[in-house]
Amino acid sequence: MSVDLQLSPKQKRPAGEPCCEPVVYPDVERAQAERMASVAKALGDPIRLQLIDVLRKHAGRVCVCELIPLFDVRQSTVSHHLKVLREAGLVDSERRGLWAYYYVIPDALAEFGAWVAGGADPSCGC
Amino acid sequence: MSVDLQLSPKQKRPAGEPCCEPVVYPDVERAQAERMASVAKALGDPIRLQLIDVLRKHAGRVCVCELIPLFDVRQSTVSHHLKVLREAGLVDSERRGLWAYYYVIPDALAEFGAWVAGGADPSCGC
DNA sequence: GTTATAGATCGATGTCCGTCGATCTCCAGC
DNA sequence: GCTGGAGATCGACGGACATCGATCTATAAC
Repeated sequence: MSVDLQLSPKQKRPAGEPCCEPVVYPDVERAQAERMASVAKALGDPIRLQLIDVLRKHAGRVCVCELIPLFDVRQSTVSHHLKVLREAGLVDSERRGLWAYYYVIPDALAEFGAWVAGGADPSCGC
Repeated sequence: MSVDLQLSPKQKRPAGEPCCEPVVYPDVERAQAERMASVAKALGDPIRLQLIDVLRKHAGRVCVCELIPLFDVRQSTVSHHLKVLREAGLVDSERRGLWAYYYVIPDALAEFGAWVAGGADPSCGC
């Protein structure tokens, strides 16, 4: 695309001044950015991403014993990843006898998903 | 929700057999999971997430000198984060004279965004 | 009580990541 | 040529992370 560079700094300017005015700024507040970044970080591991993928495909709960053989890591590693997802607020678990069942928390990805899908701001005249 | 647990392991089973059949599996292939996880990892830092947010709000290119004062880190750190985003395939840059301009690569978030927005699979009878 | 099993937790280890200051490269102006 | 600035790169440092084996807890069956 060959859009004009409204955001170009001035090529000529007095020495000592910043190269340009701060005309851009993040729309997302710092707290919101940290919240969404923590969600993204939780999804930033292939095993955790696939765990979420499996759990989302099942409205019911999934037994941990089903999840472990899906990956080439030890049980303690899967348990660790599930804990990370739980602490990120993406999943929760329930115990029934010997077994533990995990499920995704509805709308836990809502804010982050809306931001990712947001794309370019059509109201921005740039 | 109180959906039945079709995925429960058998409570009675012969010793030595696995607790349950592998009836669940990730829909996303490993390569796709690693691809999307690398995108998520790139977004897993508040500064990088806000960088993407700023760049997406502007269809044109944004001068690096505008991005640096937005954050409380040094220039080299911002440059490092921009490099991470570039290597993740989310942004690209163009040099004009002394200044460098960054812009988001269109549809770079498409696959990941579609997965995040996908939610529960309605075709799954669980 | 004893034994066996599911799963969480702990401790150690090696690797990766975020940040910094310093340096390097490239370009513009003189 | 020389000088100065924008931004990329490098090396170092500290903290975080992924993985493992071992252990612990809780339940179920005997």
